[in-house]
Amino acid sequence: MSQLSKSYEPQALESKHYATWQANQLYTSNVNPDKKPYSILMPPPNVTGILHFGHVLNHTLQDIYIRRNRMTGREVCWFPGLDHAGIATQTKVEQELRKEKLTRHDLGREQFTEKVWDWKEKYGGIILQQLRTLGISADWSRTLFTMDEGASNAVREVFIRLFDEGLIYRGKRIINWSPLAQSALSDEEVLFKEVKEHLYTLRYYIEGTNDYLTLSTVRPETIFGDVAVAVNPNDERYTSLVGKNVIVPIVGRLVPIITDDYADPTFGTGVVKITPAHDPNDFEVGLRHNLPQPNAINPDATLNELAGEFQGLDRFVARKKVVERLTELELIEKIEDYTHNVGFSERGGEPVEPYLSDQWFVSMKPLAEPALAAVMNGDISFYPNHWVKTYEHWMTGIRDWCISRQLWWGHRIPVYYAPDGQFTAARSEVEACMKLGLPAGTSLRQDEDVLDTWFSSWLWPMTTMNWLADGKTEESAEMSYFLPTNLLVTAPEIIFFWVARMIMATLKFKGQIPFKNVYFTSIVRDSKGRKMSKSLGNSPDPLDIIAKYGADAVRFTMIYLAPMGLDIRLEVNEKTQDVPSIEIGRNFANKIWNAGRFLLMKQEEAGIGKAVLHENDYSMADKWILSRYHSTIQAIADGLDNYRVTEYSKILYDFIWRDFCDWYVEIVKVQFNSNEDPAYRKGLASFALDIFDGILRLLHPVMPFITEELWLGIAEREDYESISTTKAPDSDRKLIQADVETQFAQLQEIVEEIRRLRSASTIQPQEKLPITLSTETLEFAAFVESQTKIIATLAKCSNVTVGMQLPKPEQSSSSVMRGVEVHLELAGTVDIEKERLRLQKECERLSGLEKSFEAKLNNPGFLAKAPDAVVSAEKEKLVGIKESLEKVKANLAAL
RNA sequence: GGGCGAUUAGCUCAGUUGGUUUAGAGCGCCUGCCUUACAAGCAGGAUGUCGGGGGUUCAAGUCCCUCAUCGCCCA
Repeated sequence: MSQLSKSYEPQALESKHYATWQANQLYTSNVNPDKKPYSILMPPPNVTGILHFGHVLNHTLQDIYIRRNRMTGREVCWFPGLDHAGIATQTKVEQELRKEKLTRHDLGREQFTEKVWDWKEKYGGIILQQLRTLGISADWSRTLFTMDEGASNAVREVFIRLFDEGLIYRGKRIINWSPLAQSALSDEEVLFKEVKEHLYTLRYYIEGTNDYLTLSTVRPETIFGDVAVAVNPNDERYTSLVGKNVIVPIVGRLVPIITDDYADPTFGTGVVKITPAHDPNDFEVGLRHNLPQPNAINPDATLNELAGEFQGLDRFVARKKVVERLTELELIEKIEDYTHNVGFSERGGEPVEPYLSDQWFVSMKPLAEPALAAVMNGDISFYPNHWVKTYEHWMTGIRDWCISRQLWWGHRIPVYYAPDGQFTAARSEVEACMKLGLPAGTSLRQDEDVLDTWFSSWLWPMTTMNWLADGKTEESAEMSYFLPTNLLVTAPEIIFFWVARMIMATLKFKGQIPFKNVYFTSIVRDSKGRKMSKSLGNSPDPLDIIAKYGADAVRFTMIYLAPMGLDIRLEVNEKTQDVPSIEIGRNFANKIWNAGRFLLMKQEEAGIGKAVLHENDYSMADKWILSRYHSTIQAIADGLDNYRVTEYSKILYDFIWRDFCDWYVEIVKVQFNSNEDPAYRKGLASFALDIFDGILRLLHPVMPFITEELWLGIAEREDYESISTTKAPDSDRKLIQADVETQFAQLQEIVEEIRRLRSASTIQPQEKLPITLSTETLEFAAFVESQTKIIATLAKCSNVTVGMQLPKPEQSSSSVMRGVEVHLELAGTVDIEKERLRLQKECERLSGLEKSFEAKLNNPGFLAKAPDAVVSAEKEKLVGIKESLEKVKANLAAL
């Protein structure tokens, strides 16, 4: 430690300490009944994921709470893991295959799945490696992958239970179909975007007449699936036509005119075509009227044989061609510009196709009710709280969850079909036969589809704790100890996908909430407010930024800049792919580094070895820094308890930089130089280092590396010791002394006022000048007298004269403060005009204040209604202002 | 269309239940300093009709209403 480099160089020390923490297994946790548990579930990143700034923020927040609670003596466990990310991962591997001109069908299911596993072993989980550079203290020994055997057993078991209970069912519905993935998607995987398209008004001739109805549609290519046209039952314009048939254009098919409330008389002509297989609303209409459901579109979104000559065309190409043909046939009344919302696949980005197919669903209502209650009654708290409303809104309008995916990568649906079409969910073919009452050995077919990825991640609070890992064990030691977990930190984007469903599942299967608090993080944007993304080129690689500034600097800056509940803006230099604001954290780290160096130098100067500074020897400044230190400890605890994490970082930043470094360390120099006693010097160095030690422990949760390095360096430590397993300092309220803080503030004001006077008179920094301090009272004079060494050093005075009501020295620049006048003696160099102007300005300021206070105190309403304490405080202020004004006027006159 | 949030210095943001000598910090800007821990630093300075309007109150950046702009979520 003695050879600390002059400036902070994070690179080597960060990797060194992380390796040590890992080697010493500091962050593995055990069920320990002697300690209170504290746990966090890490949102499992996708196997395909790579580190971005959202992860940096999210994991830093989690690590802060994990490290902080570890330092308050709790048994802490941070459960990490990885998500298999069905569609995303399968797509990645299919892309690889495409390079060899192969599709997954060329390989077959088994071989393809093996390929995905290979890929996962090779590239998957890179992000977990990357997260280590951030310094996070997860219990890596517990890393769980959602496709691991234990987790898969739980998924299968849960499916079977819900199936047996009737909460999982199979149904033919309109679902969101991704033509790219050729799979169903859940409602949550669809993003709506406004799109400019056209509204086509078409003519449908009425059977046997030359009359026609006109109706509007944005999707003329779906006419091949038309089975009716509907009008509103109250729409008198069409009453006479109801029951007649119209001729579907091009197709020539006859379809009936029906009445249904779904038809909106105010939209277009009030007539709407009904295409049950291609629109969720039409589907409902079709059910009400017992209409057929012809499907005109293939899984890849080309038109099928129903489209006749248009068969095989992509839906958007087909639209153009159909419109051309309709134009030729003079069946288009008009084409208007039309802006509306279209759903896009969250993954592939292509427009989703409403598609009629057989899928598996979870009945959500019975699960949602208790899950909603847990949040509404406060068992689970959200930070920021306003997300409760969003949660409530979704939960009360909840719709069934489509969980089947037409993919190969994922948990295969444990449903078996008998040759006669019966089916059941079971652990094996044998069991399925039993459940279906079929003779053993009957050949069954397992459902081809897999489950939505979120069907495994909603069990995360339980599977991470080995629930049903063998398919049987209901209660694990971990579960009874760590559940409910204490905190979940996640992006608000997945509140429905994941947070809500975890609450449902854990309540359903364990009768417990999964976590007590949920912290929704900010979204990281660039300085123009755009979400950071690779494709925009506005998202530098956090690993590069960490390499440049250090993980501590990145962590600190992100926390310092991220307001709770609001987006965080990071300035990005797109050319250099730099994030210059990380300098905030880097400069702060450098400051701490150098404060540490300085204190060590002082300790060496005083002589190695610990000594105690006796309380009787505490200076006012010593008491002050102790007081500030203990209020800081308190404020930090309050901030963290209320999830005001930015506040935590700002309190430390200000305390360390302003109070400790700018003032206290400067005063330590004065105290050190003015007392030769070796025992005192040793004691003072120890005293300052003790506070610094506490500062490091307070800071450790957000800056783990530099605090470890300095903490190991400032005292003799054993090999196995780490700051991360020490206790955080506790606040001692007795040491928080308001009167000392007030006194110190007065000292600061005097020093600053002298500096201001010097600066106003453009005095060279190295030039020392005599000062006269004239106080109002003897008591205050005595106090100032006791601090003259500090004043002289910090404000560069050659001599400090203190006394009660001293006359203003000749040739001086003066300033009136509360309780004291400051005269900077300028010996012939005083610029009378400048001084007069300055004092006149001060006169004006004080007169203005005087007026406003007088107005306030002359207001009968104020006197009658404001609390007495406020009135008397304002009266005192006015007296002070008047006094100051008199003195400034006198100084002006004396010029 | 419904809901949520934001609007304070050139930029990024603090401002906890209404009342600190008439709004704070960091960055940027200006002036002066390589003062033996730190130039990734130190000292000093300038900069604001707290988005507009209305209201409640003795007192509003803070509470209420309304409008505007921006963002997010849901349909």
